[in-house]
Amino acid sequence: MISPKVRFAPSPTGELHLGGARTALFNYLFAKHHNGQFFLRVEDTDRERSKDEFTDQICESLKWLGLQWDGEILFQSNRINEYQSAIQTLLAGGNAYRCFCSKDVLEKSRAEGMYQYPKTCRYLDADEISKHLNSGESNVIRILIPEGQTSYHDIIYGPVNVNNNEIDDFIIARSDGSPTYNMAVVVDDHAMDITHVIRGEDHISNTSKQIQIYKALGFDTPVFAHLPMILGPDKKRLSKRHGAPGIQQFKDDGYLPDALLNYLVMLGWNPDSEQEIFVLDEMIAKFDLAQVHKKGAVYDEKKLYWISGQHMHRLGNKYILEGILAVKPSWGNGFDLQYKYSVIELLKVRAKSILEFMNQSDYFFNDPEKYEPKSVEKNWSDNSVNNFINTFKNKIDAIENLDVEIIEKELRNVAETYEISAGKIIHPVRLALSGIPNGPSLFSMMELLGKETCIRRLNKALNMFPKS
RNA sequence: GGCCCGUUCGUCUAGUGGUUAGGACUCCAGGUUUUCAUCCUGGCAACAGGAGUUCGAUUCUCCUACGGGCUACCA
Repeated sequence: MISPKVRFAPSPTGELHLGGARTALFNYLFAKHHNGQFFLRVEDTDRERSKDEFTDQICESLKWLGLQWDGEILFQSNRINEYQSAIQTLLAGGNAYRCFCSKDVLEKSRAEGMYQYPKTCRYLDADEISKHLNSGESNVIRILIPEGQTSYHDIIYGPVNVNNNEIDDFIIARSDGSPTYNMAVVVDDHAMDITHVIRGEDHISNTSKQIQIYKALGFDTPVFAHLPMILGPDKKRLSKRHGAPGIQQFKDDGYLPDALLNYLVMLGWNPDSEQEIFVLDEMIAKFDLAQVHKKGAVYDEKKLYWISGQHMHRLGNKYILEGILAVKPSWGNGFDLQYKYSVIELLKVRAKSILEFMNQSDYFFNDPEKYEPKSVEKNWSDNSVNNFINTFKNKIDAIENLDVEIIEKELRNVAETYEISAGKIIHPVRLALSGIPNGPSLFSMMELLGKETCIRRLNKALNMFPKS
């Protein structure tokens, strides 16, 4: 395939959501897989609803996901002249006509079951048109759909044939002269030299309309591919109604971009293998539109969560650190890089999101302020604990170079001396060092924290517990 | 109303004219572990329904049902 050009074309009337991200991803993967280009176009012809803040938000989300677009962003609002001229061409060529029917009348006939425009103005002669025009009546411009069939081959849907009488003489220019969606899309996709239009299934009926415009304008049509919808638990198209968060929320919730992308790519696409965990580069290498099916897929946060954990477990510490710093730049301030990597190494197997990670890592950087009450009660309820903890502390204190083996050996020795199980010591020590009852191997933890910190925290706990 | 699409465990999916219909998530039960998590083992759980073609249909055809998308001077 000669390097394709694709585009993601959101309208800035809301933040980027899962469906949009998935469409962007599939476009991106297709482009990169074939060494093509991925463009971003902002469809802001609806001036009422479009907001700059949404444009910013969408761009930021795409960047966070790692779906960097090529070249400059194209804004439709800057291209009014191009649309005007195309509309004039259609009008002049007899492929479009002015319509003076009022909105009210049309809405009424629709309510009565006339779903299509009755073509009232299609056959107005020149005199009638100028009469309407002279009286200052507002008008829209509609395309004139000829008899016949509209056919194309969809990469995902296969051959699509639509009888032209199913296609309305739809409006291409509003009464204020501005182009409607279908009009602007065709002009831009042609101008941008887009080779493949990859978008949601909700656009499938727009495609036959747009092909009519391509034909009327004498343009070659791109190849189309329509992606299945992402569904909510009720099988309806996923939306805010389902409480589906925007992409920004996934970032705030501590998901890694690759994990989210990985989840998204598995919705409707199968990699032709049992592999389920992919990083972006692997997705690019393996992605194939032909392996996308038509069935909508229900969004399942549990699986996303699992995939997130898988990424967390197997990703390099460097990558995870970047993810953490993206959410909380101050994480681990004052500690050296190697120390931070060690913390990540110890914690990554038990965290499924960056957020959980940060929630569990504080004690590596700060002495605990609080001790979980339940754990205190269970593991440090009486004075006898102080005895052997103190003994253990002194043993540790006497050792020159602490490492995992020697810490474990000493602890088990103390347990033996007192004729208690190792757990009786491990749990209160863990509590003293971290304030919480769970976490990585105590011995590894101690080695990383270092002797000084361990002793300090043990002393603090020895003074505090048991609570009388 | 019309046009289009879909239907395999609860969810994401594999699969074949003859299979014990496979995997993953979830859930449950064990095991490993100082704890939590991980990890390992096992378990529950599906071909929407009806006709037809066929020696044989989950697989091919048709119909029905159900679900979805579109049907704006929104995109």
